[in-house]
Amino acid sequence: MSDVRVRFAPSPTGYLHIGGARTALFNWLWARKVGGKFILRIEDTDLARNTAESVQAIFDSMRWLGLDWDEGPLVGGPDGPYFQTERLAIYREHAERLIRAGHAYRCYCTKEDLAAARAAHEASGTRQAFRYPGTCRKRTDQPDAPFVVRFRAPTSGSTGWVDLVKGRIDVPNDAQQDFILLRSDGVPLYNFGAVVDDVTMRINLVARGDDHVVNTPPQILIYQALGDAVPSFAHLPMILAPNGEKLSKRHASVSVLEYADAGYLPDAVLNYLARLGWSHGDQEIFSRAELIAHFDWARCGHTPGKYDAKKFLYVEAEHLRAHDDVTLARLALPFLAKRGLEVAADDPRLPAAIATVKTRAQTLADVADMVDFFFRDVPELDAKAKEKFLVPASAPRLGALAQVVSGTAPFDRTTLEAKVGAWLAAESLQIKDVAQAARVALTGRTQSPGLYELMEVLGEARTVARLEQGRARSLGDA
RNA sequence: GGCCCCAUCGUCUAGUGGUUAGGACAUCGGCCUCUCACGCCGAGAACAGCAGUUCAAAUCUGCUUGGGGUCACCA
Repeated sequence: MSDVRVRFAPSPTGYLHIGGARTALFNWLWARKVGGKFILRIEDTDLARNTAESVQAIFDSMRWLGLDWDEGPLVGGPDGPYFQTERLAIYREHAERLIRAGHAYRCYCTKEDLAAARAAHEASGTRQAFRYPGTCRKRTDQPDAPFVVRFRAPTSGSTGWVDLVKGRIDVPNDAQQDFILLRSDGVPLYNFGAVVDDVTMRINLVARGDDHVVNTPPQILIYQALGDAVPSFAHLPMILAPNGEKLSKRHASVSVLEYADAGYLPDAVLNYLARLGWSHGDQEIFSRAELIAHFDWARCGHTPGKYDAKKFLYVEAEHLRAHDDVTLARLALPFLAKRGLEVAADDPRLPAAIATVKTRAQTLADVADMVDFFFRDVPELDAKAKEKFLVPASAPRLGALAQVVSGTAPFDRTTLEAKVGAWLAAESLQIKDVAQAARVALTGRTQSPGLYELMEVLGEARTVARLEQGRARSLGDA
């Protein structure tokens, strides 16, 4: 056990994407490694973009990935509520405290005032960024008008911290402005809401994406004004699209749930995400337990990583093959069902069929596609395959093969291979001469597992029937 | 543009002053082979540039260049 408290605080404005998932993962790994607590908090203060479906997508994604949270929505905890919109009174109270202490003030400037100031600033042709001019900074009256609460930011000195992954970072305070803490409707802006929540939820390590390093100085200023301990920070490099742009839907599947639908294994997703920006020597494939055992902030890279679909698929395939056939059968069931194949959960042919395609499939969706023909009464016949291999010349050989194979006992791959081998020798034929026609007859396709394992899993009755049917089709029947 | 961060094969990375700069994915050959995969063997492929420190620099320093982030009553 340790007193480490980390959190993942997504905004429900879309689906949980892989960048967010990686942030969640690293926090979770650290909590699990050191025996700390992993807290989930929903930052839903953007009333306009926030949706209930997104909240659900976050829960579903986290659960699918197996990133369980110790405190947060659904599970509760001592520092709730865990939705920011349910914590408005807490923010207001903290804002009042800052005003009383002189660290913040009410600002009555309207959006129009600000827009005009901004326009004037830009018209002046300066290269400096626009900053709030401080109109209400020294104001003493309290008009009966809407106001926002602004932070009284220092104008000299600098604010810095030792980032757990990036090292020492210092930012001059004159880069700050009197940023807004509370909007006129009482809803906090990101920096204030996050800090108040992190303080009240006793978060002592904040790990998030690199895009938040600019938020860190103002947040530290708030911690100090509040008189609370500043937590440790860890900023993780971003995940970029292959072309170096910010990763978006245009470049790849970015939603975690899309990977679930595509038949990826959650552990594979975690493995790929972890290795993008973190390393442990030369090791590429990690189980969940290994990730937890080896994860360390110091081993995180400093360079933004580009998303690589091929490597992702490779990692996925490695994880798929690491599972035993029975487990894979259970996992593949929903994908079989999606293809209209009703296979009983305990059908012994399923693990056997899966064993034959394990080295050929990468995802569970592949598995379902590849074992499809085992479970259909009549395999779907590929038109090109039929045209090329189920030709009249194949008919006698398919017929003969059906007879040769018929009655083989035990009906297993080694016995079948021996028996067929003897027949081929007697006929002065080579397996090449019959293999493709037989494959098409048995599976409907030109690519499949080996013939004998196919026959074994199919069983004698189906094997013979399909070979006979192939013979008939070769002659142009049916 | 201001501020901040970053820089090793195409990509993810190992490397913390002395290495033939290693691994993985991808790519290209070859082997295996009833197809497709798997597997195995092999090849090409990188320290952004320029100064400096040092006996010695991918490793330390500076500059340049390039890339990224961010500049809201979004998060």
